[in-house]
Amino acid sequence: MQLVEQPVRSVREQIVDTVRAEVLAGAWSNDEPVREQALAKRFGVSRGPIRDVLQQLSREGVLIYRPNKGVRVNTPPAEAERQLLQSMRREMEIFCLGQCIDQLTEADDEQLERILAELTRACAKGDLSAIADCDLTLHRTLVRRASGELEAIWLSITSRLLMDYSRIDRFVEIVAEHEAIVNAVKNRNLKSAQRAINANII
Amino acid sequence: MQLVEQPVRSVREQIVDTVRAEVLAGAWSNDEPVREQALAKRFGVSRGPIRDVLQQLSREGVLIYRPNKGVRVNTPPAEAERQLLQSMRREMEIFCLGQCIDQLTEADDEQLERILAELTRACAKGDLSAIADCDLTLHRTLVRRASGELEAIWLSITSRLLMDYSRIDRFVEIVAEHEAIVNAVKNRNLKSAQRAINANII
DNA sequence: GGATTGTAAATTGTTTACAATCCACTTGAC
DNA sequence: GTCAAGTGGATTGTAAACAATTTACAATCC
Repeated sequence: MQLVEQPVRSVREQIVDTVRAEVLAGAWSNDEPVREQALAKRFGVSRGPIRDVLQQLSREGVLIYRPNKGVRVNTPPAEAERQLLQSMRREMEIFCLGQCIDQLTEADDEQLERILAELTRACAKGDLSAIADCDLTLHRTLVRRASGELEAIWLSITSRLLMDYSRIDRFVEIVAEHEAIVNAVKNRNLKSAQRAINANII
Repeated sequence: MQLVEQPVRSVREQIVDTVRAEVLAGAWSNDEPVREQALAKRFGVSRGPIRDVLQQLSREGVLIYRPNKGVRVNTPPAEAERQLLQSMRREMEIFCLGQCIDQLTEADDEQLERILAELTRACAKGDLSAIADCDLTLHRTLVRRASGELEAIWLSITSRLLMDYSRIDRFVEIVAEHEAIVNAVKNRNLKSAQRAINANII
């Protein structure tokens, strides 16, 4: 299933999204390093593209890189830092909503609905990796509609905030919160949508 | 034997900083694409490391990447976006000052002095590339002292803001503003330093 | 026994070669 | 003359070989 419509989604980007979702879902230990060769074999490519992927995820804060020693799963930020990042994430998403809400098409609405449906399914199954991916993708879609430039910055902030995603067990609330966002967006109700976003970013 | 832990700047990082400073100073046209082979030859390495550099600078927003077409120099952000980025940059630097100012050592002070001296020299000569590099490095040093995690985010924000650095011609003010910052930091005067930062980020 | 040095395997970093794609130009039909 | 398809060169994307570095472990010394 392809939640984010994109003209040509390169192999590398697909691998990036897959790995990110798995790491955020807590599927990877941070005790042992990530091996390039193993990933290359798993995704059926050579080490070149894998190195690109690891570099990107390192700059996003999902992984952490040390010269000649490869990468490991990063640790969640300290409390003070987390609060700053959260404040910045709010600021960005509120801004992006205001920028994009009047330019959204029905196709966008349908896409948001699809992501929401997939999120609901993932929550019902307790599939942490899929939940992480859907949650991120839903917000990301709105941010991207406002500005492709801001998307990269937003991603590097939000990835760090979700580092301890694995502990999440409020499946019902997650679905409800995102339903509120999607509904407000579909109604083109900016104030309501911004309130819903604010309630979701905690 | 390495008494003082000194971050080993890899070849790639040096190339990244060099290229970024040149682009921010307006030394590269955005009409013609950046060729990997040419850069590889110039820096005496193969295309592999160069591709890493270009990927990183693309994620920072200095360059812009299009599949199978290489990279070009990015354009400055639109006004609304610029204001958001500026607000976020302020928020981050104010925060980082508060985090790091009481942990700074005399060695840090000396380093700030060195950067300031180099900035003064660059302004006297009108060397835009060096000015861009020094300006960025001075702020970056303080941010890094607070948090290596935040450094990457801060860089991707600030690089975009400085994309039209080449228009800057207020050399005297630049030096004065950064002198104020360094002096306040040396005196460990947080309020004064934050004021100086605020005055510098315009 | 504990620390240190030497060595081999594993892993990352870089280069080189090759495949896929793009772009400007030519060619030719209408 | 204009436009379309074809073609060759240039450029990016990927793979595989090679070099440099790290790591684990055995051998040696005190």
